[in-house]
Amino acid sequence: MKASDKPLREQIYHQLVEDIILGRINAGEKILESELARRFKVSRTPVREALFQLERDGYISHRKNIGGVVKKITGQKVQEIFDVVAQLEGYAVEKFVEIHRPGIDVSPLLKLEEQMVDLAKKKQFVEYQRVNIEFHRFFINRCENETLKETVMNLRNKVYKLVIEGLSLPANIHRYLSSHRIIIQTISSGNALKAGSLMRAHVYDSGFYLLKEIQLRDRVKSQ
Amino acid sequence: MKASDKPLREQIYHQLVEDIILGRINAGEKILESELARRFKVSRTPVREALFQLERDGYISHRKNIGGVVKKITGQKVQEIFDVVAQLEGYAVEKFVEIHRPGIDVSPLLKLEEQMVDLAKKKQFVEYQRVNIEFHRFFINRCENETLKETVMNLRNKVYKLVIEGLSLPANIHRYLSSHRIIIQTISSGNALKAGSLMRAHVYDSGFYLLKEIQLRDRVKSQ
DNA sequence: TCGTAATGCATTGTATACAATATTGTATGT
DNA sequence: ACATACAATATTGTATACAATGCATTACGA
Repeated sequence: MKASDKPLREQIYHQLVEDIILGRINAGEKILESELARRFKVSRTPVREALFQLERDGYISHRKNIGGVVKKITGQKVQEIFDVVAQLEGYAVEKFVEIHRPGIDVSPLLKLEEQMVDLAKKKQFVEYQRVNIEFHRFFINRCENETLKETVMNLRNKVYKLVIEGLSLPANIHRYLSSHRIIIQTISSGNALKAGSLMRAHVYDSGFYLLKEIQLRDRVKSQ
Repeated sequence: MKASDKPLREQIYHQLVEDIILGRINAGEKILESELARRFKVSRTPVREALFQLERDGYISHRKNIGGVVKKITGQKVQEIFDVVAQLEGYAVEKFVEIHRPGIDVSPLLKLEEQMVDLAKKKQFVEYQRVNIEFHRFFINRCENETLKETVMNLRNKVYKLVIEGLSLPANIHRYLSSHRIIIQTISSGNALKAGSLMRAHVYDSGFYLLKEIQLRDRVKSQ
């Protein structure tokens, strides 16, 4: 954890964000400064500084003289996030089409779609989701609004683990694939508003079914 | 700066955020840990911790062994923020109408509108903007999406000072007031989608003219 | 005079020491 | 057995000391 010009707190911050987003540190797990300091072989100071940023990001909460925990995301929160992301990704598609038409080259999108169809057939859901996320990032990366991009990324990171688990995929994957196809077609036709609406509906839809699956799983688990 | 159960870093953080948002600390101004430590009569430790959060929020940037500066917001950034806020406030209005209809009580909105008309007449632009911000907060506070609320508030805070200065008001205030009236009417009629669209257009519009005035002012100043 | 190296200073980065406090366990009285 | 007070412990909060480093200034040589 030495041998870099970046401050330790940044290295630790990025490591911890990754650990939490990918679920290597589970929600509800306790977080102690001294423990992390031992793990990273540094003093508590840079660890604390990293933890405060995680708290500001909403990944952990922590109380005086007690310690911190990785926040567990609630169903309510998942719904809220997908609602907001749906609006913003819809808008991103709208802007993307407006900026790049006429003659939008949708071949990169078709390529991603092809991969997803393939992975869906093979039931490789984790890999499918990775490509799916790439599909969604395509627009926020190309709508020329860095603020929008950051906002969406921060929100999506909070549900990243849930999405990758792909709970809602088996039952809905064909509908998702069909949505993608129609979105690509509409983009290709240059109809910005319609493409945006379709993306809004698609993201909202996927959030809705993910939430249903989470609630189902949690109900089963608590029995 | 003592005599509170909250940690010093939080008190300092909130104080500094306020100072920056309200423009008591100006963009471009240098920020030194030791200087702030003296000002707050504490050690550098809690000051540093507050500063890192400000950096994560995008209010300051800071480089090793040199110090930090309050970030100057660019025209590009202003545009990006208003684009995103327009989408989200539009959506908030949509949700608000859906949640509360039929029989939405728009009397609080009418009251705010009345105040704005009055303040516009008296050319009390700062006070006008305070009420205007209250008008806009009305919806994000009542659309039952805390994530959306936080997202919008964080973005709006970054342009707060510019908005309060009300640069674009004299030339556009009557159009703004008229937009408000129409939005309230549409909300009252229960047409969620239309009300949302109107709000999107209104926020976008106000951002557009604010940006124009900023660019005008900056061009004059640099001559 | 000009360019370059050396040196000092200002500032942040990190470690450590100590203070404050919430929780937990323990003892004590009834 | 139970409640309450007290003590021990674990943990974060804050201050301080020291290290590392970028920048400016100065000294020096050609």
